Amino acid sequence: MQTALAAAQGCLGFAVRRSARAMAQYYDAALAPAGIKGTQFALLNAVFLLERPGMQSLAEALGMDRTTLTRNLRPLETQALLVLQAGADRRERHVVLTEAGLATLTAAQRLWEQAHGRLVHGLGADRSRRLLDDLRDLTALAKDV
Amino acid sequence: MQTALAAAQGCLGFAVRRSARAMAQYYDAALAPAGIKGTQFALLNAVFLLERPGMQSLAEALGMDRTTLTRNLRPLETQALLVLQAGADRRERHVVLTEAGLATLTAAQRLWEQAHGRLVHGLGADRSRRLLDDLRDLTALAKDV
DNA sequence: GACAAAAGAGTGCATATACACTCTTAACGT
DNA sequence: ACGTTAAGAGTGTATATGCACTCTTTTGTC
Repeated sequence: MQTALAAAQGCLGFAVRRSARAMAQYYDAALAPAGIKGTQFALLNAVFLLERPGMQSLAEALGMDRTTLTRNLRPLETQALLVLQAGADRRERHVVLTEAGLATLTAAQRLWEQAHGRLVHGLGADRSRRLLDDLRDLTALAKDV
Repeated sequence: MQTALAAAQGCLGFAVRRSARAMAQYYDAALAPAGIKGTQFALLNAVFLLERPGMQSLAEALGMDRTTLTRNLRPLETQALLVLQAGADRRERHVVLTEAGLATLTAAQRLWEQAHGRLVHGLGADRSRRLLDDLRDLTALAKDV
């Protein structure tokens, strides 16, 4: 199998990124009935859990660049799933879910659970947990060095 | 730590993608002296190993969409690190490294080894191998279902 | 209180990603 | 040989990603 190319050399970066492409397609397909993509689901979910977060803290929670977040919010704003509100400090912008956003999130959560379940079932619960741990440490390592 | 948000729910897709962002930044920085990015290194490396591959087989080897590959080749073509040649079958396009491309690849390989070594050292050799295995299976799972 | 420094956030540019669609050329069936 | 089908690859559009730079507002210093 040619797919083993760079993976044959054991490049963690390549392996993770290739897997990320597969994950994106997998979750995008699973969440399509809700009208959002995988990254957008993670975004809505974070906004819901953090309750009116600022851009900076939201970006950090998601582990993505602040400027990437700004642009990723755009299509969700267009769909009216969330709105940006100015804070008391007028430099700040807070992200708030709309009712439509909450409804979409709720629908997406059910779809996510099914999709997630299939992966965990296929990989095994222990191995899934272990993989999450390994990825967390790898990510931390890459940011340290 | 807020970073645990969606990861707290153990979403494999989110964890892999967040890790991919970190890997991209890590390897991009490490390879900067060679003038290329992480994805471009993987691409050059694959072209080198496959020897004059067609678009289809190269895309499959890298686990990325055929149309993504077309565009990812563009900046490397501009830098004259590779060229596209028509095949005997004139529908086909073969990718070939230039001398400059080979030189860049060689330089990048040394930088990659150092960067890779730091990650493997930090994570441990056994755990690194295990992580690669887990990612391979996860990727296969996502493509199956 | 005025001015410099710092914090919060957006833009310009470039790459990465892939689906739907189109174009060109080869293979095939009669 | 001709027309249909299939194969190989590129484009249009949209999202994802982040660095360098800029803009606005607040904080801090005197």
